[in-house]
Amino acid sequence: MNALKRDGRDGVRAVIRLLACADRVQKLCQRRFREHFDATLPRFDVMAALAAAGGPITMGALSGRLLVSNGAVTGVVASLVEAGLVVQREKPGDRRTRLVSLTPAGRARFDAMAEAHRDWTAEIFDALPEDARAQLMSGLIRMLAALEAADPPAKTGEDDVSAPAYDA
Amino acid sequence: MNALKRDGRDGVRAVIRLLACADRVQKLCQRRFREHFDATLPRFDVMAALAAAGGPITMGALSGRLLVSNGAVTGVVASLVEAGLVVQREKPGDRRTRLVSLTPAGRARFDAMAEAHRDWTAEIFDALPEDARAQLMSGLIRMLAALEAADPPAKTGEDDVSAPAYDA
DNA sequence: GCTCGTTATTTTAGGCATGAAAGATCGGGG
DNA sequence: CCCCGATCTTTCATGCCTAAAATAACGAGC
Repeated sequence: MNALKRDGRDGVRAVIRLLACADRVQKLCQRRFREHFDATLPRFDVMAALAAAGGPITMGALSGRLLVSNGAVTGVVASLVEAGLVVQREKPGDRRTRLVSLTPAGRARFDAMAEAHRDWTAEIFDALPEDARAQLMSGLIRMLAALEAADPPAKTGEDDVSAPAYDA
Repeated sequence: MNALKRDGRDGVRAVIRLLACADRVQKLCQRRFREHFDATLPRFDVMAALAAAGGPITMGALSGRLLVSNGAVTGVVASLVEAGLVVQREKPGDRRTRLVSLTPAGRARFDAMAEAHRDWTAEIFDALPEDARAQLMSGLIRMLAALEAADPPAKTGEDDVSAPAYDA
């Protein structure tokens, strides 16, 4: 209706910047995790979800919290088990499900990685002036809300986390 | 120094929201590209880079513009060639390099996809109030600048694009 | 005109993503 | 009691990503 916004270029530009930003941050963390901990981002995400869960959870709950497919989790958990950072045990009374949790070593490793992660993100975020931080947070929150409205996520059977696991 | 921000949690939270936002947008576009065009996002990105280039460019320039590795482009281009959307020909005088460009069919396909992409992003972006749009753009631009400062990208030999390809 | 260092590309090995299909187990209705 | 649909997990096929090794071709210098 408004002659000044007859095409969607602003939207495209915003999305491109958003994706570029996210890509940069992700690559930065990925590289540093590899350098400092010989670990990958997906593995960190799994450990974060387990740490946030507080106790053993099923594979399904894990993939639900991470918003990735069920099959994707199998391999990552397997590698963490092999590294001794995670254990899988059967749930008594239901042999379909396997309960996953961090080992003490996994917990310690996660704590170290999370601290480093905080430092890295703070390094970027603190470089922004105060008003930019507020703008960004506010804008992102509103955009997430718009996304929820435009494209409601799959039904979340029991516990709608919607906060991607690692927030502590 | 300030007692109120002694830890980096705000940074972590901002990054989590940023990644969540980007992930949602990306998954939305990915799904719709598959549904409407039977295409993937990487293939669209390649076509966008070729369209933006205006003429034939080398594989190296292509991977540079897309900010992905050289090897990643090989397979995507191969599939586009097989689909008749892209052609590769040798550069006369230098048989190391292969010049890549859109076919007329590829150009037409890209135009259709780009229009749909504009619509989809506008659908999200226009749902935001005016001030949120401005906040977001401003915040993202400043964050990109902070990222450049904290983690300068690899040396860009000749043409520093830094605007991820598709902006037209 | 052959050799050597540089440059452009593809190939390879390894990781993670999805979606669909297969395997295993549970629980309830004949 | 047994079978059958529902549920949880893994497996498989496919795709894209990276980093590093292999391949191919250029161009300068002797």
